[in-house]
Amino acid sequence: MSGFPFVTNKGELSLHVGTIKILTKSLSPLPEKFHGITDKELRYRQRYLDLIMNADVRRTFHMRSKVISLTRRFFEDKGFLEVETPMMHPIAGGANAKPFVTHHNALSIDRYLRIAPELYLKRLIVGGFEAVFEINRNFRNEGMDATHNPEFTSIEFYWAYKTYKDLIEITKDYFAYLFEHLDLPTVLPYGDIEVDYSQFTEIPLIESLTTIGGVPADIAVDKEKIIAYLKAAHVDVNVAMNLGQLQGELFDEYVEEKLINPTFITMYPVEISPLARRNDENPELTDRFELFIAGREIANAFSELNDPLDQKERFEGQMAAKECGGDDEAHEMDADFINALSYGMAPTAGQGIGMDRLVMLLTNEHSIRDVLLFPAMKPLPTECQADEETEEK
RNA sequence: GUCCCGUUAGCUCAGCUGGUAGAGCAUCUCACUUUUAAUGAGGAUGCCGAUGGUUCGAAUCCAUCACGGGACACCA
Repeated sequence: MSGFPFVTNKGELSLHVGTIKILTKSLSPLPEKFHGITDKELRYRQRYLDLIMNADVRRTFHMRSKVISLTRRFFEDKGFLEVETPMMHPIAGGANAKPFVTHHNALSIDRYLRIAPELYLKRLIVGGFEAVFEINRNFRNEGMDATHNPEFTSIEFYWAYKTYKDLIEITKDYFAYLFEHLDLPTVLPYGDIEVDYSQFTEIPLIESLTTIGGVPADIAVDKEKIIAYLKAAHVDVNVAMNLGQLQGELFDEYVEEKLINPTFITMYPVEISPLARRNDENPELTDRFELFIAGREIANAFSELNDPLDQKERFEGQMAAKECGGDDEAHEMDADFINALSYGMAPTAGQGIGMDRLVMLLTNEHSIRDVLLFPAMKPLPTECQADEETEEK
């Protein structure tokens, strides 16, 4: 609109409007200004309204954008090359998870939405790119809750001629870099707790079972004793599990939630680390760590298994688990990946970080839906669908 | 998948032990022109989530379903 300013009889500076132009139709009224919208379902389904009404929601997504941008810059500055690998895979590999299935009509074959980019990124290491990363979506056909959305964003990066120990260092650097550029204090609240991001500690998994989890040392390394221990505590336990899997159970049950300040849990059993390199001194363990913050896993990293024969055996072990143990989320055999390794993959360390969960920590949000602009929601029934249903009945 | 809770006007909510729907804000009209959510007066607004049942009568009671939230389970 345009016009000229004037002062009213009561002294109020005003604009005398000469012309006015409507820019757009606005048919629906906005929610009330004072209370805004608080109904979570409405906020998620109509995020546009949520963004109009709630400044703190806008702040959260600005923060998310900055985190992604800084992450990209951090790795580029270290010489990493950003790449894009397929989202539709012929074999769902690189993680233990149920995939979404889709169909390619022209080729007449099923495809899986990727559950992880890992095996493709490692092929690129074979191809001679010595430091690569990808920030993108993964899809997992599993339950949804406060920390799981069917599609989520992760960064995975692979670094040739490095080990998991180098990854611990770069992870610390990465957090320091984020905190510096986001201008955050090193101690951040997360709900009722406080997390000190200047205190990164490191502890081997089996040691954590006793020192943090309070599991007696003799029990933590004995399959039968763990089963008895878990049963005594009324924890459901699958007796078909091997020692490594049972140790993983103990960790989930007694240790994970107690890891508040950033903690690298290292030396995972080989049975639960099908893609990680064995430790030189103890081949039952792997050169791997997971980073836990506020009782939650934030990152998973390891020196990569680059022995094609060992990798093939591990895949075969996974397939056996799939058929015998009922582990329907075990890895599938990826023959081309084995083939790639057979040409020689440099010793490499690789890591994945869940970006959504990281943003949750930095913004003190407790639901992954609050850091996703459009979280997955069941569609509301439409009139057409309602008709179809009544016809079926 | 299981359990608990929720679903009433555009938004935020009230509606006790069943008697047939309310407030504030928003919207509209008029007045005012003193703004920073909140001037005054007046008006309109609801398939009370859906379906079925109990009842003379259901927003209220019961059942089933849908969607959402939380917890657990599963899972990174």
